[in-house]
Amino acid sequence: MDGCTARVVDADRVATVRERMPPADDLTDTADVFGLLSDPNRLRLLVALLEGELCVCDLAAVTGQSESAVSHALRLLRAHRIVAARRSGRMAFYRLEDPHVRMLLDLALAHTEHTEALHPEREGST
Amino acid sequence: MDGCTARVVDADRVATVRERMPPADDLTDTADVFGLLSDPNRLRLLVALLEGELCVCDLAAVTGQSESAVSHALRLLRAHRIVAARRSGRMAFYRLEDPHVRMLLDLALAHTEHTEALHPEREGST
DNA sequence: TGTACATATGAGCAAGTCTTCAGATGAAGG
DNA sequence: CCTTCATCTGAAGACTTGCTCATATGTACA
Repeated sequence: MDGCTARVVDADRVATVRERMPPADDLTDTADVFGLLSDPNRLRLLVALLEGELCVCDLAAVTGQSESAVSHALRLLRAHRIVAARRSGRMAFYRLEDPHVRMLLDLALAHTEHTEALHPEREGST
Repeated sequence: MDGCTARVVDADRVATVRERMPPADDLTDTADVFGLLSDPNRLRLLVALLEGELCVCDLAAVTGQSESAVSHALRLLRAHRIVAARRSGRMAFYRLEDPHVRMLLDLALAHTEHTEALHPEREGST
């Protein structure tokens, strides 16, 4: 579980920080959740669901994606228990199930609104 | 800016949700931030920096990555102003610069700790 | 000036991701 | 039973990512 890859400057800090580092599983899990939020289309889907449930075709209309793409995305989100489906006849109504993700979305969106003017960085470059 | 891809069930809801949807730029931006947090190694790096600044080689030691990989990752994070470097001689000390990201990390980690036993989902399936 | 060291960078490759297309599933209604 | 409709699924292709290896930059110090 160790393996000092290279030399170290502040060995104590390194040891301390390593101890406090969450277990690998937790980190993987967390990274995974962030990954699910990292696609604009999936994000749009989840934002749409913040207000309440919607069926697949309405989600497609709201987010401007094909129904197939939406279905694929929802399947992924469903597998991670981030959304849940309610079936009514041949339609499927999806809702945001994960309160944790809801918080992350709220926090993130709140900040984006405030940061509008503060993002002069246009990617790339040094 | 429209383009009703398919039929719609609840036209009013669709219209309302569409209006409340944040602008595409904001969503892209937000998805981008989540994307930066979606890699376990980058996440490890940022978690390590929650406690204070560290130099590149110590970050490599803490996170178990090669110094080159760390440098590449830091460059990305730097380009998005999520971390910042302080140079001292030939060493570079990085710190977490973005308070918004810090909040997201805190929130996410707090929840992962509480959810340890609640994640029986092992991906894939269905 | 020349060597040693810490970090930065670029090219290239192996994996992973997202979308589309075609077809499957299963409910509703005649 | 047969058709229609909403959704789901699988496979394939274009694109994106993150790593490693080799090399560049630039500081420190003899």
